[in-house]
Amino acid sequence: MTDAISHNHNHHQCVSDAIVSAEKICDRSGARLTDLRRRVFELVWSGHKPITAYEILDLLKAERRNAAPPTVYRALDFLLEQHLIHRIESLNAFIGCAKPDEDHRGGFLICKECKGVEELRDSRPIRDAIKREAAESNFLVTTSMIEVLGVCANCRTMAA
Amino acid sequence: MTDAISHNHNHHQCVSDAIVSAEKICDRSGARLTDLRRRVFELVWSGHKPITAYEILDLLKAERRNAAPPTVYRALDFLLEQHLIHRIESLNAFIGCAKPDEDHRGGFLICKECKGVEELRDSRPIRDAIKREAAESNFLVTTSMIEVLGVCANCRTMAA
DNA sequence: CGATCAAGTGATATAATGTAACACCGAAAG
DNA sequence: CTTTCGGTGTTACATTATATCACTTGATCG
Repeated sequence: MTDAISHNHNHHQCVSDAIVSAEKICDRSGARLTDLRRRVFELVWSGHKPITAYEILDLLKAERRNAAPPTVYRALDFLLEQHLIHRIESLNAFIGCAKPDEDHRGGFLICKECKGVEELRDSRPIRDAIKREAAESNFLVTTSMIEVLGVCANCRTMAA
Repeated sequence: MTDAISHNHNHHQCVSDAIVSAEKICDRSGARLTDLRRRVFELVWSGHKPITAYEILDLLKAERRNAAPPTVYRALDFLLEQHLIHRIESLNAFIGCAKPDEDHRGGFLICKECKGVEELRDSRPIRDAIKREAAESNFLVTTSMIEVLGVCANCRTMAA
């Protein structure tokens, strides 16, 4: 348990839940969650911090000598398509999707102290506000990226 | 007039307005808008499309043989600090700030057809929604990035 | 069965984006 | 005048991401 968020839950359980959930989703859609893809998925889930493609690559190399950038990026692309992970644009990093069933692109709370990232529980009010503002410009919304930088609950407590 | 947005306004005027405004801001804050910085600012404003650092570099090289990546990035960093330009995270690109006086970080409407970017007229309702959602997690917001992908008014009209 | 076809992966190279570090210069402050 | 500091020049490098072609394997279909 090295990061703040991990104190509060059984991470091992949390990861295996994620894998079970991912398997269900791939079964349903006919997508192939191969060994490689599953392993990359696990590595993304190894913490609640975002992880970069090259960090994943380093971890993967310990197991597969021949891992290379495309190895990782292809797996990440697959996982993104299946909505099993998210990409955090402002960090060039990836994080497991907390609720792959729901159809929305999440919003993220990025803590600048501990570098942890939480997914917004409900981004619909924000998305609705975005739709309204976009409508003012007669702009048709496809997807929105919401990344919020600040200080998480844990780090605020620490500071106080 | 090559891009959709340019049809609707006098771009030359629009750029020179931006420069005048930038000069005022730098005067007031004591920041030095040097030749180089001003030139990079103009290049960012050369279109209403976002422009990447290396596109700026290529343009700059035509005028200054010795321009190098740091030349551009340093100028961009300065302009960002002065809130004279914005960085679009999802594009790794930069765009002139339409209202540098106001104290907020904007939200952006990115058209996937024409690649143009509009700044949201008023992002406060969205920011307020974000603050409310963040508060649910006891998260203290510093800044939020809002980047919306979709189809702009012009391109919707074209399509119809 | 055997041909073939597509998805997945291996392997190499390279492109695109961004930063570190040190040298130099010139204007402002003492 | 000289010291100092912000801005720039210059080189090298780090990080992030993609293109391309070869190979394998399991699915599909005549």
